[in-house]
Amino acid sequence: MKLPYNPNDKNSILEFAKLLKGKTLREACDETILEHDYSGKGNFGQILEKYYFLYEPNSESEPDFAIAGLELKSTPLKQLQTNEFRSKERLVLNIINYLEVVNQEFETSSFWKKNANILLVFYLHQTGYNILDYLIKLVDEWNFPNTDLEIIKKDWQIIKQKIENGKAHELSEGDTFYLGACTKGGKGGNLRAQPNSDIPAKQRAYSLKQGYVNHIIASIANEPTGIYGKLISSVAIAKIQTIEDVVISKFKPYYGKTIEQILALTGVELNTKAKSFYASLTKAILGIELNKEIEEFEKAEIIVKTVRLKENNLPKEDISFPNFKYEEIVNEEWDDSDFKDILEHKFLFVFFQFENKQLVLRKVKFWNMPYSDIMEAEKVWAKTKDIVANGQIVKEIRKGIRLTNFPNKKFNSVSHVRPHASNAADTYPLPTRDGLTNATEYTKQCFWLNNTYVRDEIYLK
DNA sequence: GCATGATCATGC
DNA sequence: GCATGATCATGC
Repeated sequence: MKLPYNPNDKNSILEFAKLLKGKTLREACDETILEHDYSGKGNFGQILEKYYFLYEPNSESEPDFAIAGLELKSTPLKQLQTNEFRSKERLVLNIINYLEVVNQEFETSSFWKKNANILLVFYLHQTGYNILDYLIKLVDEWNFPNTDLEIIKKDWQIIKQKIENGKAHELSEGDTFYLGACTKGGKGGNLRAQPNSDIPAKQRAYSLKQGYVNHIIASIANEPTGIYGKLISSVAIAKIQTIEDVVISKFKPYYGKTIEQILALTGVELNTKAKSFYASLTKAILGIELNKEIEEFEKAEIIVKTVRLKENNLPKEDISFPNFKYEEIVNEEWDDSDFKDILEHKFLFVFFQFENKQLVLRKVKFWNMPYSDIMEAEKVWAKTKDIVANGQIVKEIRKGIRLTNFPNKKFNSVSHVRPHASNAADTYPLPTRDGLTNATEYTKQCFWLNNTYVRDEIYLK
């Protein structure tokens, strides 16, 4: 069959691909597509390959357009209130072959062979739409900038090293910065063999963090980049230092200093009462202008948490996460739950400690939750889901105060559930009536990290 | 002194 | 109006 483009010529492929812009699959593809039933189901990428580019999916290790060296990837966008586009999710790349990766070097790896040059097709996801009717918004090729590539190489090494250590089953997206190892494949996850361990490991694929994809989108859409400040200013620095190295070396001179002293030393004037005070102080220490975002943190989706320790090392407060919605959690599975997603992020903890009523900077620490603790957190999540689903939130009403069955600090050493609302009347709707109160809504709650956990497993380790 | 439920304050 | 970081109040 004569193709409408030359699959061996990159420019020809790109030119043909860009004709997709502003169209839906239904408009862009051959009419034979209409003979198939893709109502809601199916995979955008497969339809794009088969009915637009008119080829059958080929071997796993070569890029889709092998001779042109171009890998085709389609991925959904969401639109903000401001009309700007953001990635709806991480960009999932090829599956990690645990048995083979340990014998590869980055330059010869299946990741690099396949994804060095990617043809990206971004479509606008709209709830309730047929997959054929999503509007294609952006189409372009993507090459990793040199500085990013150095960080990605290090990420790849971290993933490889963990597999080499027989810990493929403990991989987490939080292990790395831009390039992640995300779970892929149905409920329960397809299990695969791994080298150096008999434990079957969940199938995972290389993926680019959602925050990284947002930067790809901004770059392709030619959005202004001036709103970002960089920690790593050149490839030369990226080759010898990690994001972690750079951040820690900038914070270290301020260890042991009070907030007042740090402000004096950085010469930045900040309102210590402002909600954004700690975020601003972090930027000041890192040498980032206050009106800019930290590019590397956004790309890696690093969650910064400031902790104030009491003199006995116990954090003054537990650490909160966003509220969960009762109607959503009962329909979630752990593997695609919001809570697991958060816990698989990379965190930067900034520890201050009270010393004679003054706050002193102790240290900063990059951290992601170990596998065994994520499994502990899963118990908290599962119990919470169960209690909501069965309408058993309220255990007892004592003096007008509702005691709940939500997992408390005694239930689990990692995490607990507690209210997080303006007041008791600040609620989310319930999926089922609560047995004791017959309620249709309940005070907003969220998952918290136990302060004892933060002390023992993050600060003191 | 801590655990748990409740609430406040800021900023978008 | 809401999300988020921070804090309070009460009882054991």
